[in-house]
Amino acid sequence: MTLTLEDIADMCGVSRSTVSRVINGDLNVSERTRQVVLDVIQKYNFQPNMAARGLAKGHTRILGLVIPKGVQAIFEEPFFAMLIKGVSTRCNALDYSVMLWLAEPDYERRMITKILYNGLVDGVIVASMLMDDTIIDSLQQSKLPFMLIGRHPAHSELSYLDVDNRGGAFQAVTHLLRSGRRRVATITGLQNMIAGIHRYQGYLDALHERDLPVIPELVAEGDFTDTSGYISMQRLLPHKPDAVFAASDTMAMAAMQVIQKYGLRVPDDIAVVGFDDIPEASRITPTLTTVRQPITRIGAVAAETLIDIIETGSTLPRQMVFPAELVVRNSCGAVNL
Amino acid sequence: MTLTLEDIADMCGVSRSTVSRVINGDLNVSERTRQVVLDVIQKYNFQPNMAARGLAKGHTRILGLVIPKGVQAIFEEPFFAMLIKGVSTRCNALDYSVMLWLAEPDYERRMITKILYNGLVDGVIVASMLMDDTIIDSLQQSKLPFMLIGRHPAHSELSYLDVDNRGGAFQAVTHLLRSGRRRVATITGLQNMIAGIHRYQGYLDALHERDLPVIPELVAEGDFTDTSGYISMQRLLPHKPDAVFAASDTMAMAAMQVIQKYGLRVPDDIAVVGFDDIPEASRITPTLTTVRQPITRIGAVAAETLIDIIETGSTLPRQMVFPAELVVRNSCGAVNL
DNA sequence: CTTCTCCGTGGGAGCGCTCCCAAACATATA
DNA sequence: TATATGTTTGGGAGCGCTCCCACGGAGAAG
Repeated sequence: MTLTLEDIADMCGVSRSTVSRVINGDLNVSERTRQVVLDVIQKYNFQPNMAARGLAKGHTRILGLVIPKGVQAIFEEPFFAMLIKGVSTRCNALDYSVMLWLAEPDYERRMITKILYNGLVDGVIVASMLMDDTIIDSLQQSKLPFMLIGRHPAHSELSYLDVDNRGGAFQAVTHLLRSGRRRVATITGLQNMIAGIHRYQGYLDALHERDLPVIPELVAEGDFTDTSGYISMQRLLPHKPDAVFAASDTMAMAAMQVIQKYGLRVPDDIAVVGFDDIPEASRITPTLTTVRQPITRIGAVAAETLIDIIETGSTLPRQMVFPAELVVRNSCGAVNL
Repeated sequence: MTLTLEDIADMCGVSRSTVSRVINGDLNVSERTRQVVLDVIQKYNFQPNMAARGLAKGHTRILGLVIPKGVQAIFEEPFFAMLIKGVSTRCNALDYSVMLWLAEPDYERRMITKILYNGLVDGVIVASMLMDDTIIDSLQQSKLPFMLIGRHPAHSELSYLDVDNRGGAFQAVTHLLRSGRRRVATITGLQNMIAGIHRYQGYLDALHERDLPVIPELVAEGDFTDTSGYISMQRLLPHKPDAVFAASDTMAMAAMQVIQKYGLRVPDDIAVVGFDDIPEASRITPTLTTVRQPITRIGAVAAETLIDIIETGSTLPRQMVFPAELVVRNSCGAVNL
């Protein structure tokens, strides 16, 4: 049987209230008593029961992290691992625990309800980038504090953290343009994900800034995956691009394969730039120029901001956009610019 | 304010006991009453408070998943993402939730104590492959049910799930040998991780089976990472291997880079085989022959077995070893064998 | 018509904690 | 000495649920 507060109290010859006080750092305890209690707690490795505490206090110091499974494709990439790492590390540092839910699309609605109303978590971080996500609605109805990773297009009044996908793409394409490329193609990401949309807009921005026309044949719609990178690049090739900006490294790498298969060289014939900076980007030949996002940091800030919202009870939305950084390597053919 | 059992009871004109009964599927409720209660629950989206239930029942239907941060290097690889996915999916299907802890090395001890004694979780899955892990000891002292991913060398009486690393490595090296390679080198993994040790033993097994000598110059100790793959391969090259078995795909890919940098060809001059089957293994050129482990499945089985242990209260250890599968691609130069 | 079951239901007790009020004691002030 | 003030401590109530015992009524058996 595991010990209770009362057991410890008996051993110390004090009341459970006093033990509770020393555990919770209440100042109104004499130094002598505190020491006695602390020793016994130490000795028996006592930990107060979380369920009981949660019930009595009305909060649990647990954060929910919800990752929609719909975005399965991304699961192979380090995105979620890094996000989880960021959230978890910061939570632990602030003495919170994290509850993880990979929301299955079909059960999603039922599951979300369960999460939101059973009082298990004090707040939720939702890593959803889908446009049509119903989670948001449920979230708003419940009064649980929550934080979105990736802004939601229709709800600018919510708290979110996001990467400047548009700015990152803009930088990438601008870099290509400044190094003299004139027929810059793009392989876009899914256009029902904010990230996909924004990266495409960054591409457009860069062209517009230099008054260059958007050539429809040089735009191929992908979905972030390997396969779509292959197909898109094959579709692009006949239109003689001299550079390609892909909305994910995975697609960029697939594109490079296609280019090389057709006897062309990267970057000499066609420059390639990706997005994400996955680990292999720096390992392949030629190394891939890409746009890096501070995902772990975003996870950490999400956790810390949500905890602040919970503890201060503040209701005004927190919004932050993190800069994306262009990492210039060899695949763009313009290291020093 | 969120609703309580009693509120629902009032609305239905019954007692809280009756509401509790219908929620918990007790048979002793008349069909009429059940319907009334069910309707009200539905209407208000009522969910019983988990903390209260946990306190009253003595268990929480929450599983802990502990991943030591010490094995940071692996975090870039899909291993943990897939493990998490497997665990999470199966847990959710069985109506359990999962609590995730990335155990920081320094706080590890304190944190583990907290997890084990605060009654938050009904059991723990520990993804630890380190030899000298103190977690195991703490785990045994507490009486919490737990499950290890990766067997522990010193504690064969515990419950664990593991991949047949040794057999997988054996298959890989044997394949190389059967295709006529005679100077098969290896880049090992960390020798304080079970997986690293077993994969190296598999290499030795394959040589022994054919009465081939172990040539010390053809064995380089790596640590699973990119960098160590580079260094090791450079060290190996002067000793003229005609094949390399690397204990991770990441190292295998680094080795291929080195080989190519020195003007040699894969697989013609040197065949390469990796371990893990990370996504990029099938994307690089030449595609990488490697050993695949069913990680997601292992996560799922771990969850389901642990839940069974919890619910049956059974105390005898459950142990399972999953086969690793050789995936033959181009880097070994022997697709059809 | 009475007695015995059995089914459906209500309510008390208790899970282990926190919070609050009051008691007990010590110290300072009139 | 009497009163006010402050510090330390104890114990009751309550968080929202489950579990168990007991009670009333319907039907079966005597």
